[in-house]
Amino acid sequence: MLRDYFLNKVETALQKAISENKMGQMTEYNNGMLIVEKPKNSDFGDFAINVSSLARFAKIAPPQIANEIINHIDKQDCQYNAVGGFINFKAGNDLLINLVYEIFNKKENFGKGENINKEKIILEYISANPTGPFHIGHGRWAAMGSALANLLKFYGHEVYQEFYINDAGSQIQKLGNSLKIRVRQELGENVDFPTDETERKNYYPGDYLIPVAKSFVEKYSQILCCAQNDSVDVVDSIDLQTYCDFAKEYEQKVQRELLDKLRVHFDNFYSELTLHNSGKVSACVEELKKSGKIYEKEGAVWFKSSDYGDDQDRVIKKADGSNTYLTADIAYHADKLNRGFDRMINIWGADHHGYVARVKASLEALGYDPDKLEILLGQLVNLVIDGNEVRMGKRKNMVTLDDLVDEVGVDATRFWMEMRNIDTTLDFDIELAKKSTDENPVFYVQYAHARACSIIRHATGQNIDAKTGEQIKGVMSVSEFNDFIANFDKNIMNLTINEARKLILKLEEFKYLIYTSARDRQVYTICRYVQDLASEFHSFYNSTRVITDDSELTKSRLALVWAFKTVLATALNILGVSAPEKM
RNA sequence: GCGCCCGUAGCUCAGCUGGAUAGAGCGUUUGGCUACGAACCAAAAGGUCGGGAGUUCGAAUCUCUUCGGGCGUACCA
Repeated sequence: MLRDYFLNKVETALQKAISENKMGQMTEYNNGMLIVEKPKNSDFGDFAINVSSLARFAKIAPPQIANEIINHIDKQDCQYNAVGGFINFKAGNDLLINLVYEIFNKKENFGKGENINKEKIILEYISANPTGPFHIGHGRWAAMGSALANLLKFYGHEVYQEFYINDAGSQIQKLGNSLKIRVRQELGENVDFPTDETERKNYYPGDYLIPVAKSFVEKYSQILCCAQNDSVDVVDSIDLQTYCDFAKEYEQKVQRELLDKLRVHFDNFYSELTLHNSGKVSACVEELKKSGKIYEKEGAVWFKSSDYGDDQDRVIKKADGSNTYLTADIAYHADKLNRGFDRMINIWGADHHGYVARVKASLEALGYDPDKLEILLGQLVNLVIDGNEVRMGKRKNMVTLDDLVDEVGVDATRFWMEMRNIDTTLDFDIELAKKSTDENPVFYVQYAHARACSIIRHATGQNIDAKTGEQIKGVMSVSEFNDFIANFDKNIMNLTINEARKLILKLEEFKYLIYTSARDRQVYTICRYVQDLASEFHSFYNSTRVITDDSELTKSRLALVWAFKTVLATALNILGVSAPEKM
């Protein structure tokens, strides 16, 4: 990376200056003391290092340190200058040309991590109850999670994506009972959900179970056919479990179809129920007992999680003998490690933050390293309609994720869900996301890609003149262009390097972006990058004509256009947003 | 009460391992299409970085405190 190149130059020079006793009282330099940054003002240079931090070791004024270091740098064709305590660096043309060459060599692999410490990661996200359609909040985890998986894979890790299905527990009974009411309605009975607030909480009164009921009645028509006249209640003649299973299966199918549409692909859907049935949960409780951190109180079994930093102890087994949700979760996380993963990354909504301490505590008690579990807590999503926030909790105002995708499309949904730091509450403005104008960053970025493709089409004679309807004559054939890309000669870049500096530097930044984003588990940074990159391209396009009468000059600029669209497409691919050739 | 997240331009947000005049997009204003996509570009205006105190040569960034907003604080999942 260019910043490493620069840092290395400065560090080498500094070592040299120290060995020549030019650094005052400073006798040694340790890596990490200097940090490369981007100058606030790009007129200063491409990168900068602030050497002020060395002043307290050297007992020399920062400007003097900077000057001394510069004197010892092997500058080659790059520019170095000192302003105050800053050493500013401007890359020389050869470096930039080599960078373009690197993109041509690596193509869609440009930016991948090199010599990385590869980890086998299990990434768990969404993990919704199979009791209803996804709401908008789930969309944030879906988009972010899959983009993070793409990012970590691209960087070089091995990533296994898993969805934990909460298909055990009381909410499933709730679901079955709710379906039963919908089935009765379907059969013409005059029944409805309780109106009493507390009783109503035992049901899912949303409309979404109506089609499920229709489908259920169809499937069990033989049993349900004579509902009206029979004294025996046919609805009750089918056991609750059948209703539960039917609704559960149905909702899972609905969820998975939407995930496909959103380009979210899991390697595995892990059922909580199978975890219980396999005996892993009870085995885990036994294992916990061995830690000595288990005790009984008021008829329940407690885990002394407060010994590991949790604010209070937690119930593992209720007085009625059943396990809590936490117990299954402990077993689940232990199981992940037993399956051989080096690292577990979970994306959880901020409403689950209280869970972090107890799950980590349990891992520690079981003898695992709790640091292997990384939990990314995401703040929730607010829907904005006509400038007003719509609270997500209220059922009547619930907008499902499916509705949203239909409304704004997959690309816009994904991009808007990914573009904000996970720590901030996301305001999702439907009207804005729908707009196909410059208010919408998705289109801005995609437009740049389409434009670049169009230029290449134009150059290779594939565009049609809108007025005459005839094919526009290109400057080279498609096969000549492909040949040019395949056998790229970097020397040609000399012709256009001066106009392209900023664009090339932005392309170079992609490597560092991938490195930092993967390290910090962030994807919003990629959204920002893609906008910056598109902006540099548009700017380049407006100031520099690509297709000219000079065929060599044209080629050198076309090479840059190709490099740009390749890197942009790679970045969009990580985000799971399409890179259209036309729009 | 306690815990976590947030408070930066009219709006939505970057910047937070302390460092050069606090940045971007949108919105507003002004310019730019008889050549490759104007869904674009160039430029301008716009800020007590919620308030206060502290640490430091230097604080949007670290510490404390205070005020706002969100979330959580179950033998529910």
